[in-house]
Amino acid sequence: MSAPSTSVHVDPAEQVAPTARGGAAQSRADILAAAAQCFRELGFSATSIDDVARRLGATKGMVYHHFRSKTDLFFEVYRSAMAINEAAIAPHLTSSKPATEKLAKMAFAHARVLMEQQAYQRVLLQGFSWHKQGATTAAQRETLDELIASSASYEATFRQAIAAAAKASGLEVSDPALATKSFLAVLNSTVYWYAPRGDNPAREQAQLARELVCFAMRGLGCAIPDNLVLNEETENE
Amino acid sequence: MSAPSTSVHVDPAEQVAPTARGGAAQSRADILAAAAQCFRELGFSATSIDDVARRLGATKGMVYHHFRSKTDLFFEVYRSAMAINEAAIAPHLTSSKPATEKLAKMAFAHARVLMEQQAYQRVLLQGFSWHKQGATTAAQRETLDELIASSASYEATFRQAIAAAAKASGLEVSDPALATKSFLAVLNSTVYWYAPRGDNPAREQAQLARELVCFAMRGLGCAIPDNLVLNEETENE
DNA sequence: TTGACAACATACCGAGTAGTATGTTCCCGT
DNA sequence: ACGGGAACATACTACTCGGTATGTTGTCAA
Repeated sequence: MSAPSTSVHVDPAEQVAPTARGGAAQSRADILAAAAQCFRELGFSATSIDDVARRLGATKGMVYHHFRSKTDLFFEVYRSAMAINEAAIAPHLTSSKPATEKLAKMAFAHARVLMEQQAYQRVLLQGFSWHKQGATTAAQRETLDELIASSASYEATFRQAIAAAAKASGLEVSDPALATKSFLAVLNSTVYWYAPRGDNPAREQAQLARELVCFAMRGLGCAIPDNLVLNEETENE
Repeated sequence: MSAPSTSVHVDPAEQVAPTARGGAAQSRADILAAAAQCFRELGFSATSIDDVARRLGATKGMVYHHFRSKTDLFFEVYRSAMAINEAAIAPHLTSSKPATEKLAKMAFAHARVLMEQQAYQRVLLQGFSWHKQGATTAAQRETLDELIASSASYEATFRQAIAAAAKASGLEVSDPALATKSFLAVLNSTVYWYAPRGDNPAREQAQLARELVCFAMRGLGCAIPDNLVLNEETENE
């Protein structure tokens, strides 16, 4: 909405029809996915544009045709990751359920999408680590600030939900910001060790997510009932 | 104990007396500290040996005089970080206090040392992220495996303490490994955001650590009494 | 048909960097 | 006092990688 990202494409809903030669016609989304994988496995500075291109069976020129610079590509991946997360918890924000249940469902959705889209999530961590250290140009610095702000806003959403749940449970948390960070730390922890194992990753992830949510909610002081349904999407009641 | 680290030094207790010219005579420990700082701020691949040397007011030759390679330096920092952590919780391992109190004190010590030695702790995360991706040579791969194993052992120590505490509290955790990871995730979360602010960092860190421990213990299901003393070193009773 | 343009691939440049080879200074044992 | 080695600094090499400039090909509108 704000920054004209890279190319001349105006309408992002446009499907980027595979018109080009050879039937290849990689879209921006493909590049983003490949870049996210590379960034996850190697980190930002260790990934070369050639790495990303190689993963797509293409060359450097193709990547630079879609993205100004490596940093720009990174930022765009970051933006995608944030969009994914926000979309995951969005349906629960308007829920009229009790505050505790609402928070639990948000947390569950967050934990699930983290496992599903692990590559993107790692980029968030790297971007955050990057923040203290200076980005090269002023424009990049500005963009990074904006991205960090969106992360902060995401966290604030959880902080409010946590405050509401705590109030509903009749307990006061001494430091809401700290509680939020601890809460999210539990949910985010899977990025460091989780890898799908069984033949039913979705079920496995849901199981894991549930346990993490239980831990995190207990940590806050508001335990959730064992029979609370977290799995399914919000049925608009 | 196993790998002959780098130079001919046999006795690590030897103080590396500043004998050399100019009165500079940087010791290995100084290099490790500088490297840890660089790795934290820039990440492994973005830090150059020149960066590390510059931070010490020295040159690249000096670093390579003490360490074979950049990777070796990284491994040594990792090893130091593990030693720091193990030393922090060691006094509590032999404690004869109740299991819950013992765990809480271990957790508190862990959380504190994490804030004190933040630079070293970040290296642990990077090393772990590195594990899936292949290290270059076979020897390096072996060393990395060994380091990861020591991390796993450290985690296992906590897992046992958690199991003991849970048993003492009469509750069974469904997945001890997962509980441990969540538990440590809370304590480790500070590396992402903590920076000393006030004029009394030690007090500030102790306060933060206490809250994190409370959160983590509640998450397990064993809350600790508010008046439990965590601050001081174990007085050998 | 044709030219303009999108969508790449290829070739290249310059900057930075891991690692090495070699020079230089000091100290210390003999 | 002297030779050897520890503890560096300096100079250099081989290589990678971000970015650009340019070539090539398919497509589509006029």
